[in-house]
Amino acid sequence: MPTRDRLSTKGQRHSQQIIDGAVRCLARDGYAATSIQRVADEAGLGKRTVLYYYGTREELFASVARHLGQRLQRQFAEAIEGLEDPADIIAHGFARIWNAVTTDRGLQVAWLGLLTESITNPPLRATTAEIARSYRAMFSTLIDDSLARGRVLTIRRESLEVIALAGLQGLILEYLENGESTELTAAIDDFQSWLAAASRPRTQ
Amino acid sequence: MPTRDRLSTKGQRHSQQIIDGAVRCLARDGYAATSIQRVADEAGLGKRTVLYYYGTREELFASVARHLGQRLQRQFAEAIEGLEDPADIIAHGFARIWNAVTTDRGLQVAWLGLLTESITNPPLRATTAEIARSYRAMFSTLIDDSLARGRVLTIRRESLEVIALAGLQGLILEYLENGESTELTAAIDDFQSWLAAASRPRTQ
Amino acid sequence: MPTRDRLSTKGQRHSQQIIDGAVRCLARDGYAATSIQRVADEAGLGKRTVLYYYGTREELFASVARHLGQRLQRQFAEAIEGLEDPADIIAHGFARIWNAVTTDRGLQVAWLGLLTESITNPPLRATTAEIARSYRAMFSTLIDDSLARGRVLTIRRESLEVIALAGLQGLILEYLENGESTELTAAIDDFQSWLAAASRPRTQ
Amino acid sequence: MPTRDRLSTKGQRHSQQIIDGAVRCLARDGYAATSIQRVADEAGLGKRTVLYYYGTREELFASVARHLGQRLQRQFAEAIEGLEDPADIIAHGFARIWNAVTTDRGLQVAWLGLLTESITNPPLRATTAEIARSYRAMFSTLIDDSLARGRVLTIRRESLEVIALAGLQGLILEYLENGESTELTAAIDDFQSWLAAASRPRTQ
DNA sequence: CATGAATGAGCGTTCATTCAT
DNA sequence: TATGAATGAACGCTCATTCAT
Repeated sequence: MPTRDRLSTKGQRHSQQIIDGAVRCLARDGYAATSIQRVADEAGLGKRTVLYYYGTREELFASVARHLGQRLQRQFAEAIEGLEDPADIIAHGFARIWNAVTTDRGLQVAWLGLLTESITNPPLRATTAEIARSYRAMFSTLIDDSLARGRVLTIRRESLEVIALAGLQGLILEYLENGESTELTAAIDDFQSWLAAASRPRTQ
Repeated sequence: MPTRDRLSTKGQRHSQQIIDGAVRCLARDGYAATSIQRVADEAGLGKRTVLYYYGTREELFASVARHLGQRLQRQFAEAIEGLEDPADIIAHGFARIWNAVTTDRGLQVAWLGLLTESITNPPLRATTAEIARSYRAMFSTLIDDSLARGRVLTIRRESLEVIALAGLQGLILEYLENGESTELTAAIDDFQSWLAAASRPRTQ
Repeated sequence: MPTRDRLSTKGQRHSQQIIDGAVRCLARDGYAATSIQRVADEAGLGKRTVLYYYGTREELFASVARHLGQRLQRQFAEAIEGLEDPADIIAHGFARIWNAVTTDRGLQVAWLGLLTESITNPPLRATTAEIARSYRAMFSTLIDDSLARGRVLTIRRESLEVIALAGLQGLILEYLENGESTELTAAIDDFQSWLAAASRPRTQ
Repeated sequence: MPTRDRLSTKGQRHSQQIIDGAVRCLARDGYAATSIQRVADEAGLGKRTVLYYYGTREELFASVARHLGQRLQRQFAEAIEGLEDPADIIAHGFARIWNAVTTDRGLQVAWLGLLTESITNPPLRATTAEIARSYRAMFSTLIDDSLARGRVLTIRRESLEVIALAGLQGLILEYLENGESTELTAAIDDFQSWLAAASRPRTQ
């Protein structure tokens, strides 16, 4: 297997095509139906070439998970970028993140596919766990920022982190199942409000 | 394929063994790795026998989904049984449901496997969607009860339904990924409190 | 297996439905794709019922062959019925038989399917051979009639029988492959003429 | 699937072994009983290897049909090779072709199996139709030669082509069913004579 | 007389992977 | 470095058939 640090220009292009093809397959067909052959077809390459770059099916999916994690995290970071005022973060952070979620449904489908698989697939779990931690870290940083800028929490900090993340996941699941609906939009709005109410400005 | 309405005693036992075997496989191996052969092995029957009762892999999973849906629903119903006082429902309903969730992790893993697969698998989606509706109905009934017994909502009703369900799903996902933790327990507690705060007694 | 000599009214209807269904399957799908299941579906009966009446797949096809043989033979007999004058038999016999052939293409397809299969399938061969003999007998009787009414053959009798039969089969094959065409019609016409020229009235 | 244009030496040998095995199976067992497994066994290779070279059962049979068509055509071409004098062609052409037919009965059985199957199997039909056209072209060329060398037809040209081909097929069918017999030999002889009488030298 | 219950064997196909260059 | 050649194992499914009533 190539080191992937030192790849020729063509090598870089190929390995990227493969990851993109795999994400499209996961989004369209789900984890179970995403075979190396289909990924190869989707990427316009030979099956053997896919294996050349990623060694085994397992390693391929681990790479896809890492890639997807980074991509989603970057998306989220961009979503909340520019929100400096803690009141803004509080008032709009979650809604902005939600906005990022709905810009590319396929990415969420692919990610959920890998996440669900990872529950019964320990090697993959190692990779997704790492990514999940970084998500949590994102929320944690947001809270740190708020605290640093003079707000105080009205509920336990750990609960806030867990609920914010679980709420996001649960709402994404609802979104993936039933699509966008007025109810869902209302729910996002009210959930955002509830998160906002979890902290208040420090009274002198 | 047998009608399954009129089955001999042995037939009923066999078809039940198969469903149970399939649930165990889904819980242990995940959807992708749950083949008819493995289900048959787990049930202690021949592969051909599984097909005899359920026709195709797809129909088998649809049956498993239906079975699982009923089982979980019954579990939830038992969990909140006996809660008559709206204040009790409000104060303990979610926590009791959560209790039911954690009594059999395998059931949740199997269900999530089917639910995730159904996103990219329209025929299966038809079945899971029906079940998801019945879950929602359960929460809806709970809210109706509260309203009938003199409470008023402080947030939009649809939002409450969606958030309660999404929150539950999200927390289950967190539970399946990372297991029980003090943080999670705390989060359940605080989420229950928030749901409780979503209604208040009517002030004459 | 039922004796089939003594069948209840329903039994007679069923066994007939099965034969008809099998002929339709053979005509539509060919021998290889005609399974007991498909025959049963086509007949609107259970697979088990088909086996009840005919015991095995092999016996079913033997029965179908016998039925088909009789049906085709009757068709041919009707086609040449009323031709009493040897000159008429000679001048129109083959053309009339051809007419019968093209009234139901499906019957010919089914028959060719069984005939071809019988070449590599000895048990079935026994049945088709018997039928083929009766075909030959039909031509033979026609020739006998002509001779009895005062005509003499210009080629060897056995050759005439063989060529007439082989010509019919070959032209049917051509018909099944390419359908009716002006060329084929012309060929039938000219072949009929040649057969007519194979005998002449006895002089003085 | 390999392109089969550029195959290694071993690849060429393998793909040939497979075709030969398939022809033997068709000749011995018929189309319906010729499974990939049996072809593989007959060729002394693994089932998977057969699929590697030909992709699907259908493509395998299409390849076999093409191969068989070429082989039979070559055989016929060799049979009539050296017949330059139109009188010779006329007097011996059909008999020589018949000679070629009887040198390898298996080839004829295999071909009839595919031909019959193709009637109810459109994809295969495409292939066999093409081959049938080339057979017809062979007869057509023979007639052209005769005409060019100063003979005139006594029956319609299209009829001649159709009858010659249909007669050949019908006689082959008779041969495959009942084997060689004195009657059949006589019939060939007389049919040859009739074909010869279908043309005569141009009278100045 | 007629049919549900049940099954072992085999089907064509796809799987991830190794070999060889 | 990159890819054709090749394969054993397993897939979901259909086959004809027997058991039992």
